[in-house]
Amino acid sequence: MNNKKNEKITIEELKKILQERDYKMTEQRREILQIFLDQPSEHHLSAEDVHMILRTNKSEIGLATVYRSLELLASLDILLKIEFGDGCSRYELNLKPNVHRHHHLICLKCRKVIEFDEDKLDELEDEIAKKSGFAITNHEVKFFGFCRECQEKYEDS
Amino acid sequence: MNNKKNEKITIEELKKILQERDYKMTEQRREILQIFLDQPSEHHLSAEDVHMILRTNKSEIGLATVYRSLELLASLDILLKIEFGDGCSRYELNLKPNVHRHHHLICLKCRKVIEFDEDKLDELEDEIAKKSGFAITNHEVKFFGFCRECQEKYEDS
DNA sequence: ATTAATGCAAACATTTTGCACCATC
DNA sequence: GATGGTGCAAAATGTTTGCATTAAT
Repeated sequence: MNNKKNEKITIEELKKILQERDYKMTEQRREILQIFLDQPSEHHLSAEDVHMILRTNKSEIGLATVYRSLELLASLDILLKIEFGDGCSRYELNLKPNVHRHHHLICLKCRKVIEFDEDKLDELEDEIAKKSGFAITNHEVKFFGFCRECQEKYEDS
Repeated sequence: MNNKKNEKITIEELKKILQERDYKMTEQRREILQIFLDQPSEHHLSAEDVHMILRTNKSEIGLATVYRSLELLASLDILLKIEFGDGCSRYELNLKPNVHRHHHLICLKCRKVIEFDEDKLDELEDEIAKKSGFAITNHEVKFFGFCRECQEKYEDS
């Protein structure tokens, strides 16, 4: 596979992935996927976010359909489901389905989320797998703190 | 997993922590704290779990009070709030409030959660803090996979 | 034509809140 | 006695589901 760095997957390729598993590429799924393709990758959209974007796009897709689509796309590893502790599940495009490197830096004040790519956990993962007998398939790392802007706000007050 | 008995914090000490911040040590908070003191540290209790344990202890504390207490205790760093993606927040005693080392290994089949103490993330944390300007206060690492038992079940089928 | 997907509303689960009463300091 | 804290029920949230209708293959 010639996987260039930031080459985005196309709707046609996504359609193929769906059909391989006997799912249909519907207009609704197409529109939802297009939203993720159009977003900067560091955006993490909730079902409600997606629904709102659809509405501003004059699209009348039901919220239940949004939930069902997001869950399906996550089960196919097209989207990644993430929890940031803000009360709802969020999703982002899974750009590198074969590599599990996925870090987030979450500001505890303004809830901003920043992504990171570095990964130094393979060694730790191996160690833990050996000790526990687990077959580890993925890991998730979150750093919590206060972003530069919120630190400044604290200093002012 | 090894359940080493660290010197556990006492109710008296917890009372002091509450009073330092002008919170009262009520009978309800005492009972809820006692549950966490009595649990092996690798148990992660939801509000519903705590409420059920109270009921079996013939205690009639309202569920809203349980929620309010857990949130308060987490805000005081007495408890840690964790999300495992099972639809509810879970809490555990924060044994080492000054050290943020907190790993979980989650079985994607049976939802078993195992704890780990090792930490190799300080270096990565420093690096990320420098690059991002964040003041990092904590981090959270989760490994997902299949535990030994569930792997065996897969092999059988 | 078959089968899955959608839309809607209703159900559900978890958590939060308003308010009168009660307990702790 | 003042100030929080509790209990209850009601509401708010986020998500799922049943079912008739619609659309993709």
